[in-house]
Amino acid sequence: MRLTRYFLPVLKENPAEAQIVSHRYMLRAGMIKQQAAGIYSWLPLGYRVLRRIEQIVHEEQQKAGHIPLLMPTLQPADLWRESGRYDDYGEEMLRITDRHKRDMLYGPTNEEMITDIFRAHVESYKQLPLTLYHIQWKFRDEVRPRFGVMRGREFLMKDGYNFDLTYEDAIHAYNRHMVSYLRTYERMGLQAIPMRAASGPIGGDNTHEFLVLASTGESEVFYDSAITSLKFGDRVVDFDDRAECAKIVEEWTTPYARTDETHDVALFHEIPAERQKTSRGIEVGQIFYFGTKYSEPMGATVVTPDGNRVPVHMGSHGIGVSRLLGAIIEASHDDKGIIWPEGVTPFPVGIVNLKQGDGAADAACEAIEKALLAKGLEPLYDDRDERAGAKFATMDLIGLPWRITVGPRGLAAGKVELTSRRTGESEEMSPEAAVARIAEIYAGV
RNA sequence: CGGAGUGUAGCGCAGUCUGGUAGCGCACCUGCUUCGGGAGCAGGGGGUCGGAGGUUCGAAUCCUCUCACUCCGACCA
Repeated sequence: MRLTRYFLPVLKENPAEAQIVSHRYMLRAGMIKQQAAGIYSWLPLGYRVLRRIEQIVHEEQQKAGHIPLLMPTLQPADLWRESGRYDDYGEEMLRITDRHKRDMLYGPTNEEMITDIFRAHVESYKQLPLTLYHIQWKFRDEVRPRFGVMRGREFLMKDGYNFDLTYEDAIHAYNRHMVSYLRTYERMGLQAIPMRAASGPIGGDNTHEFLVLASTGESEVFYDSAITSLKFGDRVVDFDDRAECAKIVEEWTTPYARTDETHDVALFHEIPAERQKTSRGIEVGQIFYFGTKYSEPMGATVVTPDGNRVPVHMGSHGIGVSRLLGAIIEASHDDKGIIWPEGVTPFPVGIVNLKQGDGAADAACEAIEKALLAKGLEPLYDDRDERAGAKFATMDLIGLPWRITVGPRGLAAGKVELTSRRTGESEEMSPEAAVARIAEIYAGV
């Protein structure tokens, strides 16, 4: 992508309303524009990252055997009257009346609707287990939206729902979700720690929240520092293998890690003192097992092998997709701007032409762009007629993890410069070598 | 929902107390110079001052009402 043909409205100064670093950088990097309290337009750069994150979530869900579908944002109130939540949910639910005076709502979550789909089409235990999910916009009319996309009213969320015959099956679904979430966050360059949590209005007994440690987090968390050295890595998982999933879950849930809601001081102090850590955390996901809470009142039942009809065991599992952008930036930035992990970066690499209009520099940049595109990597080529400093500042702000700098001086010696955004370290090499290096880096992402 | 603030050009702000033709920096446009870490000079364009009503010869400025947004706290993916 040529920057002169792109739409990247970067700001030099900090917008007054943005208090935390992720919000500031998202506004300054031209990723989002606020339209109302807690409601944002996603500008091209932000949209690219959002789609990347969504993509990773989709891939990891489907690896775990979960099936995508798409439910609407608007839902009929009657479904929610069945579960009893229409009255329970309170002011956070945005209620709408259509022209026929029917009560509607903008979905804050989808347990009722997915249960309705299930009960309409599933009759037998033979159709189980089943896990359906979607990535869709939600609306929760927060009293006080803040921190940009971290606490918006409208937000993009992956929510998945498992339907199982027995408690044991449902617990395997729970474990499967935990494993898939661990992989998902790690691919995004995040360390999200599963912590025992309280269940809240969704209900249920078994629940973990995934928290990213960051000083701007809204939750206070307590953990054993041993958990932060756990890595999922590139291990291959058979998601149908119950013992394997359970073992991984055990690995991640044995070290103490809890939010303030479930914190147990006595247990916490059993950890060696030097490993007792307190921090703030950003909640980026949550998994629940809630049994028959919805299936029973809403009649989501299946016929068992012995001919009885029983309500299915369910759980729900959410990842805050739009919030993740904020969380990633909170966890990965410096005083110059964002530092995207390779997994979610909007562009894999930036090309900076130090002397736009110089025949050799222009030709070299174009050749590098073409070579990268041929490898399926789309660079952002800063072809503006700007000074070097301005181009560097823009690249640093928008946080592309790699930068290829091309100038007449280096070209005279057949060299360009490859710079890591994270370390700031540069290395001179031929254009071909730089392209090869970028391809190598992204081969494993 | 309790408390505190803010709305003036795309962004950051001054001007409001003490009413008198709406300003500054950045950004934008034109020209010249400059060119490896947000350049310099010269010229230029852009705002019915959140909205409505009122007071006044005259309102960004005073009064009333209203809308929006932000921050702190309590609540939440």
